[in-house]
Amino acid sequence: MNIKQLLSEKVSAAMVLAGLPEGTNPAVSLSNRPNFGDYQANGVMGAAKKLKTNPRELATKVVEHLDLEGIANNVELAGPGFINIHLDKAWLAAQLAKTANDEKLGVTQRGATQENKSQTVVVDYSAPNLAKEMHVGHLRSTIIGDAVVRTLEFRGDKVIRQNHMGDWGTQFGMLLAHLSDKLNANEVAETALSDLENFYREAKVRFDNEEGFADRARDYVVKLQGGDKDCLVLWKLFIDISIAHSEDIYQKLNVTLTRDDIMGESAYNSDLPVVVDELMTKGIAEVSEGAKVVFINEMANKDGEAPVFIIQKTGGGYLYATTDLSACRYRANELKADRIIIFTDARQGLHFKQVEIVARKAGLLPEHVAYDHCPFGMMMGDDGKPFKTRTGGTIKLAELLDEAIVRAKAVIKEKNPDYSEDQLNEIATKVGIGAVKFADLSKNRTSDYIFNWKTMLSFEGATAPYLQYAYSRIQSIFNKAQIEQANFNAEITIIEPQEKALALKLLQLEEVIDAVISESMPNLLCNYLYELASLYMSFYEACPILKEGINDDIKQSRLALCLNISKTLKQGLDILGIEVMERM
RNA sequence: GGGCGCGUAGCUCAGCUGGAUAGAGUACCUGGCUACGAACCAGGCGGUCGCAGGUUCGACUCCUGCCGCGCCCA
Repeated sequence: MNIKQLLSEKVSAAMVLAGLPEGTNPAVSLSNRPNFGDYQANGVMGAAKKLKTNPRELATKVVEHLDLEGIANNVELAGPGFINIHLDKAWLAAQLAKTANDEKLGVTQRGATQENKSQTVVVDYSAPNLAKEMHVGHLRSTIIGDAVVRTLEFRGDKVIRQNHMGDWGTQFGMLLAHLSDKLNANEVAETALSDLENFYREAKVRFDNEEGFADRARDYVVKLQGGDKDCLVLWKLFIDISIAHSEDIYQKLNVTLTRDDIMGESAYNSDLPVVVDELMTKGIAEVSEGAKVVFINEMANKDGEAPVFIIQKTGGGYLYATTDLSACRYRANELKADRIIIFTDARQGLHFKQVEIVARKAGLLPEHVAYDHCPFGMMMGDDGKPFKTRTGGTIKLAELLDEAIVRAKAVIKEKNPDYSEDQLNEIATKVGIGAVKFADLSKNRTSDYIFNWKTMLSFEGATAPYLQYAYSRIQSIFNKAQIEQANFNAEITIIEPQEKALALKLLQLEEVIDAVISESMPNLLCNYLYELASLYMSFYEACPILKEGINDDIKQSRLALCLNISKTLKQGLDILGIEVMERM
């Protein structure tokens, strides 16, 4: 069900009948004011400008031809040519009834029809550096990516997750040398690597200060790249333990990534020389100062100087650029992607722009495959300055999540002193993790954002607990009424304005889902769910359900509305990777 | 120096292909629990949308030039 789409079609048809050319944009959007109706069509004014006619007269003609019989109970012309559409309550109720028993809540599935094909979408997200522990800077990519993945799957697309982990590179020489020494001193690998941050710091200190250690580290790099067996065993050990750290985080974060989704940088190693050869053969790359490079003429400046894109260094080493080119081909050819989405921070914008240009030119990425680099801003400290990843001050993701749970537990305990320790822990986990995720997911800005414990872990206002609370309240009502939700069904009659607002909001889920997919912006879903919950809270105050003296038909109708809201909240939050609970 | 992004209420942020009186949360103030759960609700306060031009019936939105901040490339 997509009301906006339906109305757009209706208005378009009326525009054609009124003499406007096919394809004129009806510009249907939500009305921003109740007395302007539920939706408004603003396309007439733009069309009138092009035709140099009177917009008001043209709008009158369009309204005459506009057939919204049964859908709208009032269509009015306002201002210079706005068409305000007031939807009919009975029609809204009828649409809701259709979605009542649909597990997809009335959201039409891609792939269901010929013209509505499902896509294969490769989503590259999270991608932590395995040399270190995940820190707060990894939060955005991980949870935004996961939310988009779940949205795509909900809509019926085929998603292939790709965790492009940083499991290769020169820093591993230093780490392996250090690990080797620890093992020789009879330390157990798991113990030695229990704190990766510490381990990295130790190795770095030795690298900078200890006589001969840097040379050994470089030696390890050479051996590793040369495929030395003992060295690879050591590397594998390190990687495995580091991945386990990430898995803990994913589980705690309720993120769907698993080991099977890992396609680290190292996976492309054998293909890198092939890619370079191919670019050389095709004449796209050339040798410049000993390195193999691509001059990107498409991005040349005013003086005709093209940026240099290095794919192989003078010494023969490869770079991120080479790996990312190889990944393009793998995803397009092997994974058969229709669309590739990459979630990284905004600093890599230029890099991915260049990768795309080169990959397209080299035929590694066919035209029909969409390549979307979706950037987001950096995490800043309270002082507005960026977090420094190397010089300390970094907050480990694991610590942030634990802190969130501890804080949530304190709040829950205060409000519900009777919960057992187990109940407390379970609820605190859902509330705390949900709060952290929602605080981040609800922000759209691609610019930097300020990290603040207080706002991140706030449980009041537009937060995850608010949505979870709304859900729990509904469960509470059904429990009190002793009604099984699974088999409950009743006719919805819309009477109060709060009920109409809720019905309308519920029917807009598909519009929101589609917007999340096309823009890769889960914050749109966050806004939607908050608005839904907020409308529910108002409804809750204004429209009693179980109180004495409530007519039974009205009671049943309101319960049916509650059930619909409950399902939508649960499903919507699930897409965001946030859990709900019966009681909180 | 070149490129990208950002400047909206005290603070954190929304604002959809240009639309009608720029919206939330928070903070602050006023009301509401012997009540279907007050992690809530109702209301109030708070804005020259960085500045200046331009495009037009209409600009937070598009264009140009400045100012400030951040990042990337050299």
